[in-house]
Amino acid sequence: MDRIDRKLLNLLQHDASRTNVAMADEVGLSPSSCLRRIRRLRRNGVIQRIVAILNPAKTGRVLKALVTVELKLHGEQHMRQFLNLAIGEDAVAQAYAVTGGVDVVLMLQLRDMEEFDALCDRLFRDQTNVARFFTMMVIRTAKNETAVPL
Amino acid sequence: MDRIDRKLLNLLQHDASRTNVAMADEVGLSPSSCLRRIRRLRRNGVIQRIVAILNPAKTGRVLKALVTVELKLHGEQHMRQFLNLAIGEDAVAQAYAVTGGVDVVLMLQLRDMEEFDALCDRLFRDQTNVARFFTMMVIRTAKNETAVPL
DNA sequence: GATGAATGTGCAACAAAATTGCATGAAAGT
DNA sequence: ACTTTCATGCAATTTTGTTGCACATTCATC
Repeated sequence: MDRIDRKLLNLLQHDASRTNVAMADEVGLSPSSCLRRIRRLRRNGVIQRIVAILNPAKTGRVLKALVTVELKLHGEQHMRQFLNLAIGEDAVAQAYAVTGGVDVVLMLQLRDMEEFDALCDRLFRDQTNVARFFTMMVIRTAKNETAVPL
Repeated sequence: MDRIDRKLLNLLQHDASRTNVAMADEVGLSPSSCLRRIRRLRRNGVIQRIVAILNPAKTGRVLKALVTVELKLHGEQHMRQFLNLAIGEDAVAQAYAVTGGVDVVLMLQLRDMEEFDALCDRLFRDQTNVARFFTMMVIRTAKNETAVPL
């Protein structure tokens, strides 16, 4: 992982649609060397995958919400059970087990409040293991970065 | 945005590294038609960009933390000022202005606790506009999905 | 310092993919 | 029924990805 690798990773993190020859040009390498480096970074698992980032608003997911969840029973199996329930939901974009006053934090991407209502029903209903949940609707997304600083 | 477009978007959301001919094959289209559809989805802004997703652990960012922040002054300019301060930090991966008991939620990706300490100094110090902040360290990431359900 | 293994590099040739122009065919509106 | 619009497939062309090979560089061992 030298300077050139980092440069390649930074380029790929922000725009992986450019061609190999263009990238080789930018880092001052021949296309073949450049390609071999990228393949190695992929084999090593540094590059997990190449994906398209869609505009959520253009696909109807206009609402975001952060929800903190406090469980009734805190055993490992109960935690896992709730997380499995949560990650099975399409609207749950991120799910974390955390330290602090709560047990779980969820990031939701919703079409409308009706979907939120239905989701609360499925995840936070009386029969589930949820003692309390607290919702923070996202007013503004100031930053949402997929790139990792190197 | 018909069935084929959605199929293409789903393929691209999970693996944008496959070739155009492979994708054309999967959706049952000729390569040229497939390419034109993808270009249109990009022009329309449905596809925002193509990026490489790196493994944060392999780049030394092993700690994640969620921080809720309560401001002292709640005016729009104060909010914007704090958000601008936050998004300037490399360790801040996500930053949201939210409703609920707090004003801002940050998602941090940290190398170690020392970096967290230094970051708190810069963002939550006495001279800043922060009344209170509450940290939840991430124990487990159960889900972290870049794809939007269609 | 010399030697040898290991690794990375550029070049050239080849294979494969992206891209474009064009003609055909379907759908929509007049 | 007619025109317009739009998407599609085909074929030709350009561009890119890929591989084998010889050479240079680094590093460790003698």
